Amino acid sequence: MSRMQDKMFNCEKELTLSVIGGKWKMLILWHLGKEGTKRFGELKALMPGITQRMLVNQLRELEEDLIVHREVYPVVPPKVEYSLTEHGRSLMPILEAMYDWGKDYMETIGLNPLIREESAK
Amino acid sequence: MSRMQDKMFNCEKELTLSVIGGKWKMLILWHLGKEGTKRFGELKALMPGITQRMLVNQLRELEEDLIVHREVYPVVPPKVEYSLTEHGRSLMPILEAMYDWGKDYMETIGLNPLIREESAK
DNA sequence: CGGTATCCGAACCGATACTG
DNA sequence: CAGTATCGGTTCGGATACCG
Repeated sequence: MSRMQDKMFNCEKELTLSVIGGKWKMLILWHLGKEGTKRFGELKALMPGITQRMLVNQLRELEEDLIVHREVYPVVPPKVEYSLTEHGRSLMPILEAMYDWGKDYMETIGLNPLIREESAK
Repeated sequence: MSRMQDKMFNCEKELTLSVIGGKWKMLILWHLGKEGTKRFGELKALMPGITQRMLVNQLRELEEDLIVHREVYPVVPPKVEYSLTEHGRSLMPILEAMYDWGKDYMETIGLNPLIREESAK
């Protein structure tokens, strides 16, 4: 059933990391969490640089982990909408905390911000 | 100076992830945060399964990111102690949140806990 | 005791082409 | 529009041996 079934974790934190840790997952969750339901193409447009392959891939994993809900409308041309599940929504405080920490870290370290897209808080 | 200088991030969250996202980093931070300063060998003993190579590697990156402080005592045999910096300590609330979320997720999903080591909360 | 150095397989991920 | 399929490069991380 789950992606997680064959993995080994040293601690529950690592389970959480394995849910949100994919290359584009946090960004996907952020958009769905802040702006609500999105179509596949809308998500793609919101994430410059992502390939179709990776977007599908990351969404499928999030769906399998019960973080994202996928709603397929039987129309032509196809229409598919993605939204956060209750589990997904419960991740948002962690993402917020990571956003805040990263922002503060960048400032105090004096790191040159190579941020491509400034996600609206 | 920083590991981060040549990386590209879409959002500050990804910077945070890149600091804590290494295979063993959260576990290292957890031990240093909960139990305080540790010697290299103590850390190794606390993490069954980690290789010397990986422990050194992860500690070096955390040190470069100013998350962990490395104190070398000029004695024979060598003695090296690791501890959290202020930046490192400020990560603990995030790790706690990830621990709690993972624990709850595991329970509600009914995931078979393949947790190797139950870190004391 | 606390490291380095080297090798190598596995996983990750980007580019590209094709499809119902 | 929303995918799949295939290929190949890069990175990650485990095993092992050696060192001051």
